[in-house]
Amino acid sequence: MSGEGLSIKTGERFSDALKRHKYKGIAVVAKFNGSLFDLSATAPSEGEFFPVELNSEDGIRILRHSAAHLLANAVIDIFPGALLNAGPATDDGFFYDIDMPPVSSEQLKDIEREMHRISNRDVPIQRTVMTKDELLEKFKNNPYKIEKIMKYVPDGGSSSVYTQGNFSDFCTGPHVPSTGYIRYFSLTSVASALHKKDNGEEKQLVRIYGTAFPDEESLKNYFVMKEEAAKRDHRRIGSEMDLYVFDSENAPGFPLYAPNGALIREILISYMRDLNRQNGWTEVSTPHVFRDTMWKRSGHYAKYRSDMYLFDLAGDGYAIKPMNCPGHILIFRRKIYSYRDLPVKLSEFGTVYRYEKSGEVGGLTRPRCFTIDDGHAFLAMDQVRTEIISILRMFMESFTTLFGDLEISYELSLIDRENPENFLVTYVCRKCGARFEMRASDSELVCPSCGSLEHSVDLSKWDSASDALRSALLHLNLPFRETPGDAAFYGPKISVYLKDAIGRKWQLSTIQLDFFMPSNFDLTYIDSKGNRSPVVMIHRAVFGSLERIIAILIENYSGRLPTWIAPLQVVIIPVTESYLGYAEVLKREMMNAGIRVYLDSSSETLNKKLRQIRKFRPAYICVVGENEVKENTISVRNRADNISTVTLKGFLETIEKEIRTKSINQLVG
RNA sequence: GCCGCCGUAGCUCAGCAGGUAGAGCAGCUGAUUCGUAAUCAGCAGGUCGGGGGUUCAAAUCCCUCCGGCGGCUCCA
Repeated sequence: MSGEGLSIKTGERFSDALKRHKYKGIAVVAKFNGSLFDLSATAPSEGEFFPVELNSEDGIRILRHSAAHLLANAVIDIFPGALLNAGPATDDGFFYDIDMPPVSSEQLKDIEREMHRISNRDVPIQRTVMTKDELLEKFKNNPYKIEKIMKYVPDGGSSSVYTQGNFSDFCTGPHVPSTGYIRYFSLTSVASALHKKDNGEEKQLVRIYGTAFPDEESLKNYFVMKEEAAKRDHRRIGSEMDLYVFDSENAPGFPLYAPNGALIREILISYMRDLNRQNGWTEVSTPHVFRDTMWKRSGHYAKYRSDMYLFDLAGDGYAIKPMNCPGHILIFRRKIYSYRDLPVKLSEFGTVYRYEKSGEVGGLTRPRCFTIDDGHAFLAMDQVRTEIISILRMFMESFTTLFGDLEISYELSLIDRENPENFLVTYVCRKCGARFEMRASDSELVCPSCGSLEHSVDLSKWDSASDALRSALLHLNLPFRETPGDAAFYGPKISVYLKDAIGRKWQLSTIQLDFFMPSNFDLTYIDSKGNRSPVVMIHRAVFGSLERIIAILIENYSGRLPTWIAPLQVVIIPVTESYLGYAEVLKREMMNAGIRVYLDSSSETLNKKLRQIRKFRPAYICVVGENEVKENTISVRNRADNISTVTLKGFLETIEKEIRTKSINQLVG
């Protein structure tokens, strides 16, 4: 949409109005009174409309949606029996879910060829309005469309069908005027997707992904960007920097940290340990294995048994821990706490093991074992808000330190008040007034004291907890959106998202409120009136897992980590071996200053030594030769490849400051 | 677990209408002593992911298992 509105008369076609105004751009649809209309549509009243350009946000979405139709058209041409489900535009392209036999990559090329053929013929795309009955008749052979028509079109109402040549689809549109508008597209992959029918049944469909752009240049750029993202892949960079290995034969899904990677973990742990201490978190240590009795009580056994590493020994069942919280609970309940002692805040860098299914494991973002910077606060409900504020501050501080000014956003996940049966809520018996907590979806709601089936729901606990979380976010003025129904079954939660240097969104840590575990383990404290009161638990992780935060760091910085985190802070390269003596003096001085330094004493050429060290992404490379020896200086090259000449003293002072302040920027160069 | 693609030297990859393996980088040895991304030469390195089958003959074709990648589902 550009410039000023164009006038249109009642009943005039938008395309005709464009001609009348001698419109020069490439419009795909028209915006009239805030709604989008096909260009072939007529204006319902007199007024002004704005042409929506192909090359605009709305335009690209419409283009991609039309490309999804083009895809469906091509599939039906080649596989007449295929049943279409849904084909929306996505953030970077489109897909269509289709009930058909599996598609090979060869067939994908055939489909793409057919799409180009239809595009070249420039087939007009036409909208037809049909009544619900007509729609049901037209799509009677496609149960997926029938399902949608029944769901979205009211009885006696009508909706639209879009037709291009031999192909029609039930769709509200709008669409580009003809298939010729869709020229720069590509099918990118085939996947399977599950379709949940209304009766709960699941059906596996073929999902074909593609993307489309207004011009060839943008399409090319898209693939260049994809390659850029692939170059940042932490698996690739991590192996170049010698951080970790994945031995898929002997340890599938279990990352093994080499010295450089272990160093990064060490640095992050020590940073978080300080932050924990400053915020009143004490550190505990719990074992990796517990008797299965505990997992049965915690509820993990029932729900996650198939994802746990279990074993039997001498007739007893054991499980390797998939979570740290039960261990912390056992520590908490070793004694009786007074309200004066709360909150009790236990933290641990706890490594957990979860058997992720074969198709789910991958890199550091989804390993089968990972270390959480875990923490559990045990407190009274009226302390929740203050504690959440403190934890949110820890988030902000740590992410600013690690990533600088990247955009962080928050999500508040709440109970679905209309459908509380999937959540752990308090019920009040209408007969005897007894209160009991349970999840209605797990079993029948029977009052445990009188056996009555009459009860009412009490959401006050959920409400005060949700209010505390919301109020903490508001207090800190943090941007957040609320998602009712997304809460964990045992309590509401806050999730944190980070947008990285190339615009990708990562989910980081979560803060979860938990009413379930405290009641399962009967955790109480003595309140000011001397009564036993139930404890509320907060589960929190700031980094989430070390694995994940390391992956994000590497992908965000493309491996060129801030100096305080870089495993290799300085590499010294003598121009030739004759300057090794001077280089060794420098190395010793730097080592004494606590800097992680490596001296390349090989007899290779300077160029070769530079080339070889590059993949390790050192923070600084110091080259020394005749000039430096003579002047008693160092030639320093930083991560951005800027070269400057400094004295050893000046270099040490600056880099020490850079490391001490955990600067994400380099101060030399 | 499901769909698609893939698995050849430490790494990146070639070889695949079937005739029991090849390159570059890395490694080692030697020469070169060099000013900010490719100095030269030589050497060594692989039961072609595992198992089974077809065949006179399998890295190549078929089956199966194990892994990896992209999605789906899941992610306490």
